Amino acid sequence: MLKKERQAYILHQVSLHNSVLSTDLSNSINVSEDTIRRDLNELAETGKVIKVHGGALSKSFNSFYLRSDVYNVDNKKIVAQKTVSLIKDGMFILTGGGTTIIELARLLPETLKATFLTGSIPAAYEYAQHPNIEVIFIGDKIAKKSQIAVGGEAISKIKAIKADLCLLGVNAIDTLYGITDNDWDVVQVKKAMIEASTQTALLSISEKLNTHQRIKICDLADVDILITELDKQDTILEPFSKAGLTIF
Amino acid sequence: MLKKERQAYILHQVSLHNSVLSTDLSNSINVSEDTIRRDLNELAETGKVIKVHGGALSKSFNSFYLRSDVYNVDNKKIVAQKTVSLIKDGMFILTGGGTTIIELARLLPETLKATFLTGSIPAAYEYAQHPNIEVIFIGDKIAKKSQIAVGGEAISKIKAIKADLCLLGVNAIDTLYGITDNDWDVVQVKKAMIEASTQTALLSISEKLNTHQRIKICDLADVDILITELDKQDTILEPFSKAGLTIF
DNA sequence: GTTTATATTGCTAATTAATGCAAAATATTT
DNA sequence: AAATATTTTGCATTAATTAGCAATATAAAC
Repeated sequence: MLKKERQAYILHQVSLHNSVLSTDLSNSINVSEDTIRRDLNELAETGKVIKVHGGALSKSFNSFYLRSDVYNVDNKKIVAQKTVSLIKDGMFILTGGGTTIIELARLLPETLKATFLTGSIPAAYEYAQHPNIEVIFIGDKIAKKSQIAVGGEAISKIKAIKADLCLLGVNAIDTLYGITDNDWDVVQVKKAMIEASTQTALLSISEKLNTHQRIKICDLADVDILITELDKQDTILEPFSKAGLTIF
Repeated sequence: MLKKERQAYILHQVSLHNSVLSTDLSNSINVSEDTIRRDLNELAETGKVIKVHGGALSKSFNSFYLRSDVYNVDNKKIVAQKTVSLIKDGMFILTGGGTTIIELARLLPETLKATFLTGSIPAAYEYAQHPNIEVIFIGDKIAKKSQIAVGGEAISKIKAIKADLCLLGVNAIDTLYGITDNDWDVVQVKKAMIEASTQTALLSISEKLNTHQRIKICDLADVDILITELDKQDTILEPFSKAGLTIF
C-alpha cells in the first residue's frame, strides 16, 4: 500500500467515524503505530485532520469535500448547530445545498424523524445517512457548479409542495439589496423554495452580511429567520432585526 | 513493446487498480524500474497520473467513496471498461445505481459528450464531475439502502423518456428466472428504465450469473446486452448467448 | 544503404525517503 | 502517586529515486 493511499484510507476513516485511534489504524492496515502517527502528523500539518493524543479527529467531516477544505467551517458549524434547534419531529423541510447546509445535515440528531426535500446531491446524500429521515429528491438537470437540480421541472415540483420550513444557505444578504446570488438558475430554485414554505430561515456566516451580488432572490421581508454564528445581541445584526427578521 | 504501448498499458493498469507499484509493472512487462519510473514521470507531467514514492495513483483515486470497501472492484472495473465502448457522443443514457455503474462513471472519457439520466445519488455525483456530460436527476423519495430515487413520481418521469441506452447493474440473472432483485421499489424503477430505452445493457460480474432473487424485473428476452468480466467465448456465457443476449 | 543525429533504455553508485525498533520522556487514567 | 498508554527521539534497515554514463535502438539526412 502506497503512502498516499494509506493516508487517503486514514482520511476516509476519519470522515466516516469522526475520530480514529492510532492503534486501530495500525491494526487494520498492518503498519506500525509510528507510521500511522507520522501520517496523522502530516495530515494534521496540511490541515486535513486534528491530531490528538492517541489518534486524530475529523476537521470538516466530509466525503464530498475531502480535498478542498471548506471555507470557514467552524463558523458554519455554529450556524448549523443553531439551526438544528429549529427542526422538530414530523416537519417537512425544503433545503438548498451549500456547505452550511451540509454541516447542518451532519449535525442532525439520529433520533430526528422528519422529511427533507432537496435538489442538492451532496445534501441528499448526507440526509440519507440518517436512519429516521425521509429524503425526497427534487430532480431535474444538475448544475455542475453547485450540484443542485435546476430548471422548470424542478421548479414546478417545488411549487407543488407546502413545506413547514425552508432552510437556505445564503450567498449575500443586505438590508438594502435583500438576498442576492450570482447564478440565475439557482436563484429561480431558491425563489420557488421560499414561496413553497410557510417559514424561511437563512443560514449565513457573518462575513456574508451586508454584501450583495448580481441577481436578487427576494427582499428581507419575504423571509423570517436569520441564523449566523454571532451572538443574538451583536450590533451587526441590529439592522436585520429591525427589518423584521428573527435572529438566532 | 513500444514506449507508447507500454504507457498505454500502464495507464490501463492505473485506471483498473487505482494504484500501481513500479516494481510490479517492471516485472509484468519486463523492463527496468528506471524505464517505468521515467514513464510514470512523463505520465505525471502530462497530468495522467499522480506520481508517488514507489509507484503512481490514479488521478481520481478518492472522491465519493473509497473503493477498498467495494466487493470485487477489479472485475467490476473490467465490466465498466467494456461498457464504455458502447457509449457514443450524443447519446441519451438511462442508468441505475450500484457500484459497477459508479466505476463506469469514473472510466468515462473526458471528451465524451452525452446526457446521463439517473435516479442514483452517487452516480449523479460521479457523472457531474465530467466536464462534457449533462446530468438529469430523476427525483423522488430516496431509498436509503440503495441511494436511488424510487416511487411513482420517479417512474412516471422515466416513462416520459425515450433513451438510446439503458445501463443497469444487475443483482441476479438466470436463464430460467430472468433478471431478479430483492427490493420491490428498486425493481419498479428498473422495469420502467428498461421499457423507456431502445436498448438495455446489463452489467454483471460473473458471480451473479445463474443466481436469482425474490422479485422479477423482466425476462432475458426483454434486454439486449450482457457485459461481464469474462471472455466472450466463456462457456458460462453460452446459455445467455443462446437466450438471445449479445455478449460483451 | 550508409551514416549521423536523437531517443530510449539499463546499469552503477550516491542520495533520499519510508518504515520499524527501542529507550526515554510525556500524557492520561485510576 | 502509581500504573498504563502514547509520543518523542535517534538509529538501523530496507526500498526507491536521482544522475551520469554506456549501449542500443530508432529516425533523419546524405
